[in-house]
Amino acid sequence: MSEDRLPLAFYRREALDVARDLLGRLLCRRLPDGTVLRGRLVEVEAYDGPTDRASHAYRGLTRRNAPMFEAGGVAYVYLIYGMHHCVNVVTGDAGHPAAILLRAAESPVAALSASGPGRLTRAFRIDRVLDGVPLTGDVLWVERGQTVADSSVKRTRRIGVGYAGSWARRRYRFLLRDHPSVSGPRNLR
DNA sequence: GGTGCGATTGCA
DNA sequence: GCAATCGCACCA
Repeated sequence: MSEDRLPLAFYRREALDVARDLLGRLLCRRLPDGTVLRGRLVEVEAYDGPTDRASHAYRGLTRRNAPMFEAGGVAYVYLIYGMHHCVNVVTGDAGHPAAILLRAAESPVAALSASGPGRLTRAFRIDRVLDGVPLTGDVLWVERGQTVADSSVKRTRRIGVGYAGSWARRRYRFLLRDHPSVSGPRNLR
C-alpha cells in the first residue's frame, strides 16, 4: 500500500486528460508472491467514446469490451493476435466507453523496461485474469511518480489503427519526447 | 456452427 | 515481408 496511489477521481475524467497525465506515473503490479513491479509510463494511447472508429467500443457493448463501459478506475485487458495481451486503464463516466492503452514503460530494472503493449504486459505479467480489476486494489494500480512538463510531451497519431479512417489521424498517442523506450515510429504527426 | 481478423511481435 | 495463434465479433 502506498499513499502515492492515484485515486478514483484521477481516472474519472476525460480520456485525453488522463492519457496526458499518465506519463511519468508508475505502473505497479503485485505478483502472487507479493513482489511489486514498478515502471514509469512513457507512452500511452487514448481510445475515447462510441464514435472512435479505432476503439473496441466502436461497435457497441460486447463481452470483450465491457470494462470500457464501466466507470473509470478499472483495468481492461484483452488478448490480441492470439498471443499478446494489452492492458488499458478505463477512464470517464460509466456508460461512456473510454480507455488508455499502456504502450511502454521504463525502469532502472532492465526487465521492466518494455517498448510496446505486448512486451509491457509480458514484463509486468499482466493477462486476462486482470481484466476488470479495480485500480484501487492491491494487484494493479498506478502511483503518482513524477509528472512531466508539457515541453517533454509529444502527441502523435495512434499505432496500428490505419483502418479507422479520419480517427486514425487524431493525435491520441502521448509519449515522452526523445525517450528511448517508446515503441514504434517517433516522428509521426 | 463457420469464418475472418486484429490497439503485435519476432524472425527471415 | 510475413507467420504465429486464438478469442470473439459477426453472419447464417
